[in-house]
Amino acid sequence: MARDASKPVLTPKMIMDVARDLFVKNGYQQVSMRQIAKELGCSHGALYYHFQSKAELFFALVKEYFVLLEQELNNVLEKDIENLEKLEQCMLGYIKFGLNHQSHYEIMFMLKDDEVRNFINEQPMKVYEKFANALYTLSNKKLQLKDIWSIFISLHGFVSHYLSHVVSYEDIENAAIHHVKFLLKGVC
Amino acid sequence: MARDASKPVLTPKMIMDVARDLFVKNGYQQVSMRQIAKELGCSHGALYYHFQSKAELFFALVKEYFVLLEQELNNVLEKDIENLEKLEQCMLGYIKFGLNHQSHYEIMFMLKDDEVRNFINEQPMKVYEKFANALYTLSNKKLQLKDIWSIFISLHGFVSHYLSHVVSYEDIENAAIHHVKFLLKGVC
DNA sequence: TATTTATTTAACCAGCGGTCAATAAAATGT
DNA sequence: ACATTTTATTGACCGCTGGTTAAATAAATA
Repeated sequence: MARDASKPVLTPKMIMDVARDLFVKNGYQQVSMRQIAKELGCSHGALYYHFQSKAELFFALVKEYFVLLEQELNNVLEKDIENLEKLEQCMLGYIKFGLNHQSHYEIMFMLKDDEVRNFINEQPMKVYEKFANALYTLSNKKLQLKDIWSIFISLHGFVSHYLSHVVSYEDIENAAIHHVKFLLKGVC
Repeated sequence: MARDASKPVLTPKMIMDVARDLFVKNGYQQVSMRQIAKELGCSHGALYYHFQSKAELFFALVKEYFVLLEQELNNVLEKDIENLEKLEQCMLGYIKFGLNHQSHYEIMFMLKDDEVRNFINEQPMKVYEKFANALYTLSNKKLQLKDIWSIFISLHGFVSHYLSHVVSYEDIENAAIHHVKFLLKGVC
């Protein structure tokens, strides 16, 4: 036997959609190519036609997410509102991204696996730098770099706590707003 | 062949001591029963005489760690220092615990896995309540509950960010101290 | 000496990442 | 319409790791 015409043709996108879910639910090491294949209803060999290795498949996913987050940050920065509000919205936007793309967020910032880290590399830091830059400018340089780092980590804490405990950003919007205001209380 | 009288008898404690080290260094998934046995100089089969499974051995350790965290909090609370400093040390102590017992922290507060969660139960919330209570009292009731929650989440953010990026608490002590001071800036 | 306790050894089994020849379906050429 | 080529897919296989178990056996105990 070989191809079965009753099933849709396997595409990289289909594989990535399934892999994304599994990696997020179980982590990189705990997901096997065989599991992914099973979920897709195809053989694991087929995956190797579309991706050279498990690592390559994983990396393809991670790249997507970083682009998406950068876009969302840009959206806020281009808005025509006051700086202080923009600042708040940057922070809220980070939480919103995290909780509305939970699967993405976990892979980008929370998976600890060594092999995975080598792939992801300096990308989280690039996000941070963009974020830090925005905050620094928007605060009229009143925010110190150290404080920005504390803010970033604290936003990460919020997201990572509510991950999987909550369906979407809207569920905890009030808590998020309070958290952001709390973080800005002493500094602006 | 069977027992070798020149070696000390294997005890649960000996196993746990070695397992603890390995789990801390490499994480749950990355440690095998065979590794633990090798380190102990015994056969891997012997471990199953003392523990039913790898999971049981691990959970025995995790339980210890909830006790340990509570003890460390108590240690701070019993110190003879000013309330504000005590407050800071509670927060610092939390970070310290997290980074000096990284793989356990992950299990205690970060793993979403259902099987694990059932074992761990409501213990993280108990920790939080104790923590919240301490902060509330130490601040002379100036800290609001919502703010305490933001602080807790922000400390968690710090720990979870540096997890596996760092060998021990000492590596980032300065950043930790700054973070704590930052969080208290607006409220005390 | 007989029994209980602790330990070793070897095997079992399931799963992994990855490879590859075989093959069926689809696309293409004629 | 048919033949050929290309593309996509399968499933068997390799070497390996690792949790778990059962039989054998040594040491301690009574």
